[in-house]
Amino acid sequence: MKHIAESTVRRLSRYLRFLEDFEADGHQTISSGELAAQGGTTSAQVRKDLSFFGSFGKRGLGYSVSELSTRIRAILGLGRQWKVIIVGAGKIGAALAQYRGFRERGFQVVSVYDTDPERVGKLLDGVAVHDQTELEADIRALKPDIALIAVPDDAAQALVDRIVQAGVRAILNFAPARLQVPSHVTLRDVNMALELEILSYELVNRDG
Amino acid sequence: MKHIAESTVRRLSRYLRFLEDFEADGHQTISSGELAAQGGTTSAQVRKDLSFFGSFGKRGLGYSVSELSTRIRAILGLGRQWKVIIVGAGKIGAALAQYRGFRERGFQVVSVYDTDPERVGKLLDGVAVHDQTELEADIRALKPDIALIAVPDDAAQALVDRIVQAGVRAILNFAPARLQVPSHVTLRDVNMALELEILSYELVNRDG
DNA sequence: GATAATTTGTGAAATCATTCACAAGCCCGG
DNA sequence: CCGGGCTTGTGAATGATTTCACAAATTATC
Repeated sequence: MKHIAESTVRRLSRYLRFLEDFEADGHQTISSGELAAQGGTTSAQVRKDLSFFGSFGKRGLGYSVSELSTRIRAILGLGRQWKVIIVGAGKIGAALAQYRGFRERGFQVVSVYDTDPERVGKLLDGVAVHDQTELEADIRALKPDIALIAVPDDAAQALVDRIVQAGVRAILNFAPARLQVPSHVTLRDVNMALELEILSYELVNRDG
Repeated sequence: MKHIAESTVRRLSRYLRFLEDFEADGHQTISSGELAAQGGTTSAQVRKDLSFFGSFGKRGLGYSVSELSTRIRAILGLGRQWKVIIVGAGKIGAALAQYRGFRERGFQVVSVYDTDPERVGKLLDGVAVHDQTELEADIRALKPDIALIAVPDDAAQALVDRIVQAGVRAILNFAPARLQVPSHVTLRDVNMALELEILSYELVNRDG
């Protein structure tokens, strides 16, 4: 298939969230315009986004809410449970381990790792913190799909190398470091200080 | 000035981080190619990004590391301290309040708010959690520049309305809700479940 | 001081993403 | 079963961003 822009995938995820609410409200169908109003975009954009994956609507009527939800869920790969490990049980790692939004969307935190003996053995929302030396054995046994990195930035690359070596193919990195991964591994960064810097730029450069 | 793409601002922030490391290592000058290699982009992209703001380099030589740092810091508005409040002292809010990366980059957390009496009065890294009823008075007194929203999604819009009304002009939202703000306010979203969904998409649709 | 080796700054070209605009399809009322 | 009213799906047009490619400027070398 032709390459799909990240912005398109991002919007699909937003459409899905709204479709679920809309379905819970008992609605049967929805038009691209209604979906657009919610997603902060245009009806043409909604239709174009969906058109990359097929044609799911009925002319004159719109989209079946339940069918479209199902289709988008399939496109995003959300028809299943994904197993997630979290490396680093500091403030950020612990908050992520206990974040409700993940489980609700099918991401199950199966294990957490740290090096600090104070933290190892603790439970975070029912999931035990393990010693980082157990990473490789656990990855081979549990076969997690995704690893979240929440360690200090100078420790991040070495850990990512171990995790990739052990077979994880998707990483979400919260450390403010530029990590290298082989091309078969997908890496995404969440950098909160950088988001604040963009706000800073906007505050200084907007209007006057 | 012509509108600058967000992707450009994002890259400038990355260049700056590397320039600071590079300066600490004692280097005097740097070429667009060296900067590009680190930032995961191309030398032409680096030069184009900088060209929107002026011409800071010397042909044949490159850029003065310290001058370029200073220039980018000025462009991003990082020559000063920004005051930040955090609304919501749950897991995410508390982790953000204690996150080192913010202060290091000039973002000072001046106050945290919650409704839960269990949390009000506690100290998070030296900053007290206040009752949410004090928001308006505090904003008028402290004049924070940026608000971080870390409350449940069904509480987020009402709080943002109050914060905007009280005069805050930049918001970083961690709640998985689509918030409305007037056009003079800048809003950015950080949605961690959405980042995982993009990884999910990649895992399902990459190669085979 | 002339020449070779670099590296910037920037129009032009290419690529990528969004918006437009409209034919085609579908529902509904009569 | 026909015509009016909607709404989709999609090429074409526009707009935005990235990459190319090269003249101009500077340093290093002999």
